[in-house]
Amino acid sequence: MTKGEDTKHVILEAGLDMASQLGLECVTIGSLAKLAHMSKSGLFAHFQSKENLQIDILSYAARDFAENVVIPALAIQAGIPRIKALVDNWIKWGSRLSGGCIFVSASTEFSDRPGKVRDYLLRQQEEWIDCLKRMAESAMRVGDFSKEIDCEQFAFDLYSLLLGFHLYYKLLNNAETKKRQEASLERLLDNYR
Amino acid sequence: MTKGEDTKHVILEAGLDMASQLGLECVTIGSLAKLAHMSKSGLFAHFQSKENLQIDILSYAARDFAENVVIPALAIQAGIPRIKALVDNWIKWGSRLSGGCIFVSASTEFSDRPGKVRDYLLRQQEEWIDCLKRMAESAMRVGDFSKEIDCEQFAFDLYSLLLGFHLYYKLLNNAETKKRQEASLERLLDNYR
DNA sequence: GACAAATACGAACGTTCGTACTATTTTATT
DNA sequence: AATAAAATAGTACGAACGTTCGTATTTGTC
Repeated sequence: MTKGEDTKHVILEAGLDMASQLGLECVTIGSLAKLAHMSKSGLFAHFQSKENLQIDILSYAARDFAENVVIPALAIQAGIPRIKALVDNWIKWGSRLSGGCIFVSASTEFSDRPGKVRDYLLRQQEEWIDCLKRMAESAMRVGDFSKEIDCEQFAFDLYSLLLGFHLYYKLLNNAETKKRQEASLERLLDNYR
Repeated sequence: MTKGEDTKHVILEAGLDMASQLGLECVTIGSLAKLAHMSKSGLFAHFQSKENLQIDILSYAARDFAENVVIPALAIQAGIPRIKALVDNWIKWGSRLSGGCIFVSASTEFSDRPGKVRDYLLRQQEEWIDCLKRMAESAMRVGDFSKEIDCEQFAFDLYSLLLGFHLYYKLLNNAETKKRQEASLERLLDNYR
């Protein structure tokens, strides 16, 4: 790893945390530079534009997300155990950052702001929903889910549940959130059995 | 209605739409003034600070929300019909704005930004969740819901569903979103019967 | 129609934004 | 150790930010 790649890694790690907390737009070149103990121009040289910085933060997050959420879940046996692992990993991953899952906040922030960032987010979210769908398909294959279910619908239901968790946890800071999420997941899984 | 109240109304209506689309922070004094065909300073005089403007937009939205979402639903007979009406009103209300329900976007935006705006949002969201809870309680009372259910849990489940709808609708622009939401609501109501 | 109060405006403040340049230092290669 | 390349810093820019101020215009009341 060259020096450049090394500092870029430091910048992106700090930027990811900052973005998850305050939103991607608030990750200002100046404030991020201060956080990384660099000059504005020194940091800027790594990205050439703020838009690139935003996308780099997102793809850095996506790599980390795949590594710590999706791939470990795929190592668990298909079906309900895998789905539960995925949900647990998702929640743990969000807790690692100060502001929860960055894709949720960023999606809200950029849903009405056309550009490369929005396009990237859209693709990422479609992939994620497809991942949830495949979880249902494999659960169906191993017999944990009924053969009659709609896997796309399951993806919608499960993602909704995660979004509910995200809001309760972040804004309301509700102590019972984890319990609510677990109860809701049990009910969801029962319905698709 | 005095002249001042009149223009303030125009400003807030424009500001609400802008905020729902781009987020509260992007409602800039200058850009909003341009939209309202006013000078920056003329607009500013109505609010004395950007923070006040943001809160005024939110309370303007809250009044509109109560008037067009909650109160009409309360006119429908308690139980499942009322819940369905509430959901329909919520979706319609969000569609009226260019960016969907402003409380969802604003909650994500401000969940990690301490201040008066966050405090206001927190109170508003607690009220809303309490409203959902009371919907379940009255449904229980009239016999549409089982006596054994957890009404707080129902509020979590229903709000999650709305959040799922919000994201699918805004970012993914998914054509089947309405269908997904309906199927999910049916399943939810069945579970609490 | 006079007059005070309410409302709106234009210009300017200091600050921060993203970005563009040039110069300097640090790193890697020979 | 010399040298080219890579990385960082320094400085400057125009634009936009929220806010303040003094002044003009409009409004409602007598």
